[in-house]
Amino acid sequence: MKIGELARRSGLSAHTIRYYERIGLLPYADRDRSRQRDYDASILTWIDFLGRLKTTGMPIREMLRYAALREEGAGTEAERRLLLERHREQVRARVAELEACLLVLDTKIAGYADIEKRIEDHDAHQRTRRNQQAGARQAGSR
Amino acid sequence: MKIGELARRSGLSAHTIRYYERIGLLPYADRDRSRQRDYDASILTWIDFLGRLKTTGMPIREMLRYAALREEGAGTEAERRLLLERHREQVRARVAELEACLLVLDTKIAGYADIEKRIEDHDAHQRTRRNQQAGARQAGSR
DNA sequence: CATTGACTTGGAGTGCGCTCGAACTCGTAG
DNA sequence: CTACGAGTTCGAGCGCACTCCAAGTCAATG
Repeated sequence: MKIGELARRSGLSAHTIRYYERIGLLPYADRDRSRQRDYDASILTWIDFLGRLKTTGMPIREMLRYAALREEGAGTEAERRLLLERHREQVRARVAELEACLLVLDTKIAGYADIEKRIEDHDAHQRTRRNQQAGARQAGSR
Repeated sequence: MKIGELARRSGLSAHTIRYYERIGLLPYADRDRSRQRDYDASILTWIDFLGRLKTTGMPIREMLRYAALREEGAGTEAERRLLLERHREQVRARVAELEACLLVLDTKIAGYADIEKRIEDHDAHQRTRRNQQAGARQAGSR
């Protein structure tokens, strides 16, 4: 698979794939006879996992640490696990934080809904009064 | 309250407070006779809410829109509410996304735990074999 | 009256994560 | 043979959200 296809299938741009290789997030890719990168489908699994780390806010610095341990291979499992466990805690904390903010947002939105309702009620009241006055005029004119 | 105290109480740096005022996130602060900013405690509520928006990933661009509507005052409630409702949806989506990633992390971590357990078992087995061999040698030497 | 420390402004610099452009090389189709 | 499309490298540029610096002002204190 060449870089264009990998780009389409991974959702990253070719630019980004080269950038990730440059900084070491993606392993140096094998080249074909004309020095073009030639990827194995298995890279997609790794890119997908990197995407999870990114989505959950892991900085590239730390992804690099993980990628380096992975390149080192067997014997680094305990450290990789520790890294992920720590990250998981941060993600959990982030979720809790977002949920707290959601409550604040709910309250704020409810506040605006109240204001809008009061304005509607006020307008309806105004209309009622005008109608009553119009009715009174009609009644008087009879 | 001067900028230093506000910085301490809000958790923002004085630099950031000035920056926020410059870009319009914070209203232009009244100055005392020596042109120093003099804040009312009520600004803390606003800064706190801005913090919530920031924490939930709202870009400054959009906070500025909200801040501008707020400055405009009455009559902009419906639009402010809409803005917050849309943002709330994005935050909810983000929480869902993070939770999906947490499941992936859990799986990955469990995978490493398995590998480590297998290694331990293997080591324990090795030790047992060595002990058995040692026992056999002892028995044979009798 | 000199020093200190907290403030002022305008503008430059930083770190992150890409993103893009220029100039070039290939392999294939017409 | 040439034109194309997709790839290559290297380095510059960008958007975001700060963060910091230099040079100056001011009020209070020793």
